[in-house]
Amino acid sequence: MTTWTVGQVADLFDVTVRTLHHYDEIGLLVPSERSRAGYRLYTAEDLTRLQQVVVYRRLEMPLEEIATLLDRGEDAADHLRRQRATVMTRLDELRELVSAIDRALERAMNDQPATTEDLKELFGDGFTDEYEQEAQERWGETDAWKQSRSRTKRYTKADWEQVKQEADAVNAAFVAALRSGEPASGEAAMDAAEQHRRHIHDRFYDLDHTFHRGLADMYVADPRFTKTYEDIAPGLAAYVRDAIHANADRHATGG
Amino acid sequence: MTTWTVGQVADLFDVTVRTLHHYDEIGLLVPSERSRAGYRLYTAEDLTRLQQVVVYRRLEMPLEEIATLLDRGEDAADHLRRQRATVMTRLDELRELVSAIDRALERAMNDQPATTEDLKELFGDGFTDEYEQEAQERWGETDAWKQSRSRTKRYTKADWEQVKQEADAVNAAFVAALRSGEPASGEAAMDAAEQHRRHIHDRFYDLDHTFHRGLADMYVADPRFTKTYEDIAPGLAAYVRDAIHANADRHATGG
DNA sequence: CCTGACGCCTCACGCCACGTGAGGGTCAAT
DNA sequence: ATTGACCCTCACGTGGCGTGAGGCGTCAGG
Repeated sequence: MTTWTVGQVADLFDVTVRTLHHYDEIGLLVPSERSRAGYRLYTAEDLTRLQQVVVYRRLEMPLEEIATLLDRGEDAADHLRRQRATVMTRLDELRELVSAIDRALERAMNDQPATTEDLKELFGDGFTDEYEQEAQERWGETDAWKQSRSRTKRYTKADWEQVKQEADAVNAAFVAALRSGEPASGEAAMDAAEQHRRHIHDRFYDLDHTFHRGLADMYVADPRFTKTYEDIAPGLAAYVRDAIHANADRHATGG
Repeated sequence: MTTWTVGQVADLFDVTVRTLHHYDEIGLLVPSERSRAGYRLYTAEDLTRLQQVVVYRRLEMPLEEIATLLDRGEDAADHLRRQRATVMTRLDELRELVSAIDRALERAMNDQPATTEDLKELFGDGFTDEYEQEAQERWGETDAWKQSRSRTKRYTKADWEQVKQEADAVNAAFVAALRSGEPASGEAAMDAAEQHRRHIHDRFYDLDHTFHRGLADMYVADPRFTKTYEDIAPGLAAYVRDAIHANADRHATGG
């Protein structure tokens, strides 16, 4: 009994006979032998290959990709290491999902109008809430901050989503300008800067070009804000700052 | 202003427009509004529903099932709790997969003739797991079976070799007794039977003399088990059964 | 030797959850 | 008025099998 039939293999590996037929059809796992009657006969080698296939499949890898991987002349240990790494990333993702669900649950319990907490989810962990406290300390006394608070307090989840949309669009404009190779003093960059100013002006607090310069400088001075932009594209923080200054210059001299 | 178009929703939730179309088609998520031009317009309520759908989908739940769940008048918290539970189970499965891969890796490292030994580890030794599925059906509910499973799951290649050696020794003792012409009720045969019981007791599941009798009867009642012993020596199956009964008698009456 | 029962075979169509155009309208900005 | 980014509705394609239909192989029981 050094070979196995489809049914036996199916039972052993908890797959269906049809699945084995399919793997045979597409050449992913062709049994090394056939009986006179045409029965598929799987050898021990076939089974170890199937073992790899099954694990890769559980990681939702397409069959074709599995085939190329398995036919690449690596040994079992190589595959196992790769599989392990993949499972670990999947684990991380699921853990992240759990904590996201937990946050959502917490929110649902308090049943608050769900402004700040929803933000976290939408904007990713960072920006608004994470630095809200420090922002409070820094600018709590300023009119701009008070104005921003009083406005955003009324924002619904829906509004925030709109805000994020706009913010993303602004960032996209900056990135496009940067990628095009155009200098920060170019038209597109300055336009993006103006979009940026208007976005903040409309959504948070009155923002003129002078104060905008201050913001711009902070984007490179404060490593956390810098990171926000650098994560989008390397060099973006400085580019944004320069674009904002150029835009402010344009509005000061030209108009 | 508090509604979103397909593209916006798609970006926010990281799904494709086609997916939203599909959800609309099958009635899973029908946008509450349409513009004059026929554009789908999603409200905040629609988005919260989509949020649930997206999470359920990441748990690989069929859309139809998601639909019935969402239309069952439960609130968001109920869904979140269910989702959390599902993710936790998934996490457990993946953790189990990791340790399985680790064991396979360990095995692959200290293994030269990988194939045959791999199978042993995968399917257990010889007859036991060759008929694993039927064993599962027969005894899947019994404590003994569960215990055996949970113990053997952790066995390494080295452990299995040890187990096999012990089993061989037991069989050899039976064969020696049989060949010597001694009856199954003789000392040597009964000792072999006791060895047999202890082997199973230590390696697989708690086994007393009463249950041991049941096993013995099965060895002759079930042709496949019979065959395992008959292949070693003709008449061995019946001999083993009688020896086990004699041994059980000895322990019951004699102390 | 015949008869089921069961497992194996090969088509071949079905299903889910979309992907991917085709062909054409909408809308804000230049 | 034109452009270009979106939007619409068909409608067929795809991956990974599920699910019969129709038929052969094998083996235990009568």
